Amino acid sequence: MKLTTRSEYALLALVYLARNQEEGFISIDTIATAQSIPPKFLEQLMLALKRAHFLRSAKGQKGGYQLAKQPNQIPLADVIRLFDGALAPTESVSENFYETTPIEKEKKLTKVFKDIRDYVSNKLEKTTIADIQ
Amino acid sequence: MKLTTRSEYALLALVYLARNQEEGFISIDTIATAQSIPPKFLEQLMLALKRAHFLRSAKGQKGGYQLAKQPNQIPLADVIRLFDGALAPTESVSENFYETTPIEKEKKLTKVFKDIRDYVSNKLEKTTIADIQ
DNA sequence: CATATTCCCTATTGATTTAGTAGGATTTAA
DNA sequence: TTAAATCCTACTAAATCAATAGGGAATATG
Repeated sequence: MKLTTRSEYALLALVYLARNQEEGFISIDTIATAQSIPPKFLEQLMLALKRAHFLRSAKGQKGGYQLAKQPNQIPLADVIRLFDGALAPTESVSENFYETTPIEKEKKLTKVFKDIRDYVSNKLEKTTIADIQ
Repeated sequence: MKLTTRSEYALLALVYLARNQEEGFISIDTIATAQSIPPKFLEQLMLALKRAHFLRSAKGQKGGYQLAKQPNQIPLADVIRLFDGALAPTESVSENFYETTPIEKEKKLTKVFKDIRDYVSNKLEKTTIADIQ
């Protein structure tokens, strides 16, 4: 797994919304300014987060976004998978994004990378937005 | 860290050389055929491995490559860093390839990724070519 | 009702990275 | 002398990444 800026920005936006849950809907521009994210770039990420049911939105004046789940119901793993794909270091050892890769037939080698996959996956599944809030 | 095919091929080549240490120098074409690697692509990788002192070479007929270190002196970490850079999931938590990234100011978040970096780094430092031979 | 504000959605772009290919130069064993 | 091998750099096609652009649709407010 390699974090892209997409994932990083998405996590920053979610943390911001979690910290300001009582504020109702919050606009992209507000989040973008607070977290130093290019607004039109953030817009794409928010849309993806909404389609994945992490967020709710409202249009028009007083509109914006808010969390659709409690922060402790949003594991980092889900957010990162949405933007960056596999948590595993190579796709031949990924459960969710399996593809064949050159090392596949080397069993001792794949074992090493599966161990890494398991640690990363477990860590990011059990850490939620609430934990980093 | 995301493994590229470069790293994967390099590891396959090193494992092959480790398994055939008594053979003397082995040519790129032999390795490429045995491990299903495009030969001219492998050539670049071998050159990089040689420059990084993992391999020795001999030119001309009967030439080729051999390990310049014992397999147990070649940690996977070194090979992967050579081709793919940081082992950490994002460079703001990397010790060897530090760069600033968006999440940097969120301490709880960076802690999570440092834990991952530590696990991956430790795992790949202590696993050597001898272990996967 | 008009308008400003906000989300919705897709296309485009420029830079970088990735995965190779090409080909000539050099060395050496037979 | 020649065939086999490494050495070295340039090139390329495709994909990915990080944004930017701009028009459409909904809605609160005056």
